Amino acid sequence: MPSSSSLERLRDTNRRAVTALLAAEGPMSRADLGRRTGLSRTTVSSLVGELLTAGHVVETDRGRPHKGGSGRPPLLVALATPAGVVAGVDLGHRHVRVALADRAGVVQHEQTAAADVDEHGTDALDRAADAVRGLLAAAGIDRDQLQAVGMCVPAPLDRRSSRIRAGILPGWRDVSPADELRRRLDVPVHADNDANLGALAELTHGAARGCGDVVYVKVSSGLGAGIVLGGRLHRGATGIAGEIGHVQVGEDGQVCRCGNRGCLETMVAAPRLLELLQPAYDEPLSVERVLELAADGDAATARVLSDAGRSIGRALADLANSLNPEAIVVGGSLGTAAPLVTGIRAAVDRYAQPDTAAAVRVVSGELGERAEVLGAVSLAIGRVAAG
Amino acid sequence: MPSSSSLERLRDTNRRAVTALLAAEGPMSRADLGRRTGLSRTTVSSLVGELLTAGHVVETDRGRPHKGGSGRPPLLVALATPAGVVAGVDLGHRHVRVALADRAGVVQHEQTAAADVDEHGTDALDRAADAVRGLLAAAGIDRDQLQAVGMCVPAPLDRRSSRIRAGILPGWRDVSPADELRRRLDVPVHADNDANLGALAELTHGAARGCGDVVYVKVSSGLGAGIVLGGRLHRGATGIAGEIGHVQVGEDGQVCRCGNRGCLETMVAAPRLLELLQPAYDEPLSVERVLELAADGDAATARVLSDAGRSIGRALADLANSLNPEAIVVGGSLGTAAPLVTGIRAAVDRYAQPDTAAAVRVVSGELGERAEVLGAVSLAIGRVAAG
DNA sequence: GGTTGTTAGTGCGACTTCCGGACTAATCGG
DNA sequence: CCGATTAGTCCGGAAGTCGCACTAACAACC
Repeated sequence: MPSSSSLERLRDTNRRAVTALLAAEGPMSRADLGRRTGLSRTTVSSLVGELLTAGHVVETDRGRPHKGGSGRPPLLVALATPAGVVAGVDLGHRHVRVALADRAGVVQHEQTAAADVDEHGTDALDRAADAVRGLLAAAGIDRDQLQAVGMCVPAPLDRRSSRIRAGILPGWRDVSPADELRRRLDVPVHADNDANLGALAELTHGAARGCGDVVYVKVSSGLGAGIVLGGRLHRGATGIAGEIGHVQVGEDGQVCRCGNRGCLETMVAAPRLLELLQPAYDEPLSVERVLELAADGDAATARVLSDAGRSIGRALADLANSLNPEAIVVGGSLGTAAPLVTGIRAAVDRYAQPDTAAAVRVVSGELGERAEVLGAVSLAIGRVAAG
Repeated sequence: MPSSSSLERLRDTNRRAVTALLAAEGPMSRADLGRRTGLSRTTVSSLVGELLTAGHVVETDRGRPHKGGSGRPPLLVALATPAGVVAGVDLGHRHVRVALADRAGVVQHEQTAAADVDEHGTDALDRAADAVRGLLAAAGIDRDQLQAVGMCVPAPLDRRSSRIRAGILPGWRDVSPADELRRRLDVPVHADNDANLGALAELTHGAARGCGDVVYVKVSSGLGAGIVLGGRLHRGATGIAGEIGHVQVGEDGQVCRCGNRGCLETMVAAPRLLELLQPAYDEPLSVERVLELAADGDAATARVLSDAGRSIGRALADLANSLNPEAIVVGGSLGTAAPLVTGIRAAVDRYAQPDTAAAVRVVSGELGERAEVLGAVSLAIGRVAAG
């Protein structure tokens, strides 16, 4: 009895090819599977038979009677929605958002709560764990159906230690958020930062669908970028790529939480913009109110957002010159503000090489404040699928 | 008779595994090949047999009698150096350098000639074709032994049209250098720009061996970067990634050949540095002389080079923040100037995030002015190997 | 309604590939 | 000179794939 046969590996490869194709393109007939994989109908039939008895695929009713005109209608075979669910957890600076999704990535339940995430790391993780358990209970899903959790943290993670870099979030020093949450929920937990997961979400579900090289920039209480190259997230040698917020744009600017002075983030992130606008208004401003004002065409708001966009766009122009991306997707709470995006576009056109500027789309993200939690779900699904 | 069987592909895969292992680790016994690939000795024997009759591998004499102590001595099998040669062509702004290498990448013959490449594109290509033919003749190698040519051009190439972007090199408007040289030599010609090929050379033979994420910056008459991510050159959506020289560092600086003002390139590339230094010296300065002065510890030279390094380093710090690379390799004619590299290191430490700065090595390239032509050779070999 | 044409899915025999075990080859130590 | 050890080869069996032939299910057309 051959043990680790290469032939078995071949069979396995072909099985994977079939399931991958079904995952990528949805239900399909055996004949189509054969054509697209290059395998013979016989082989596909045999593979599908195995997958069928193993319960990995199901035969849906014969879709449409035929394709071209005549002929026997195919029996469509579809990927069986795997049992179990995954959770996405988005730890923002001031909120905890949790989503429950089936393994096809369709979000079934979602919930947001306010929390002081920055200050009390372990408290926030307690809340997140409670929220996941609560959502499971509310949905009537047994706890052991939970297969994996993806988590979004508002700070860069070291690739090796998976810890948050000391210093940037005081309440998180030397904490590994993934390990902590894993301890609380007893399932695999995978963590990444907000910009990376926002990029992942826009790449799989949003404005960057189908793109290969994309820069996602998140503009909210901080400023960060998620960089997608060749269709995959670029995390860098130690996992801290994308720190676009700490480009220094003035020698003697405000002191930043990173320790430097004059970081871009101190000049364009939400707190600074509110600070700039507040004196001109009687009412207390919030990010939501600013977005309303911008939508109504308020001149001061437009000016401030546009200026911020230009500053960000200048940094993105340099990055675009280096990376030559297809698209820049603007996310975060301010990502939908038109003057901001217009400002970025203008600065990219002004400062990037003409050919580079011409090649790059600049668009708002399509997923809004749900981007991070959807990215966390995608992360969890990706890791479950990878085994 | 089965035609395009998956089994044949499996066989092929295993064949490749064997040759790849031999390429990576040198001569080896069949038994070792089996252990390292996970295939059985029987299968390896059969594969080696095929490769032997096909001439892709050779049996070297039995290396050392045995390994541990006793036992039959193995027959070492080694990759046969494939027949044929490849050429690398480096078109610089003022020179044409040509190298001939065997298919293992060992350069056998090399030659440099002065030429006004910028002004007369087709003339330079004529010269390059002549040089390749001349080298072949001098080495007594038949013309049809030439399998492919890699070419380095001193300007970005559009990925689709493979043409040089109009404007930056006046004598090259709408010319596809690869097509032109292919016409002259009647072999496949692959072209890329100088920074990309320098990066490729340092990656395969030089200071960046074994690295995954590297930024190679070329400092000579211009300023450009070759970006390696995940061990592969990143060319961007339209193939013009790496344009680090046209980061704008001053609103009202000199007018640049790209049409903007204040590009980094106008402030740190060789012509500007010579211009800055010349007034302080009686002799006419050249890049070579400046390197001598720097090596001798001349204060003014060190200052100018160090300042240039700081300017470049500042731009690289921003890029490093975004990409989090393992290494920055400084190449080009000025890449070996110690004050320049020190200046870059200082600016990276100053302007990049501390963790990013700590993760990145900043080193001179090891290949000097031969980097581009070696990269061109690597490009040619890579394309021949890929079929 | 029957016939023809087209496409889908499934057995069957043949071919390819791989593996394990048996066998031969070559060398070392005693 | 003989066991011990490792390398390489030969052979039979198992796994996997393919082409071909055959049945199944439909449409279109007479």
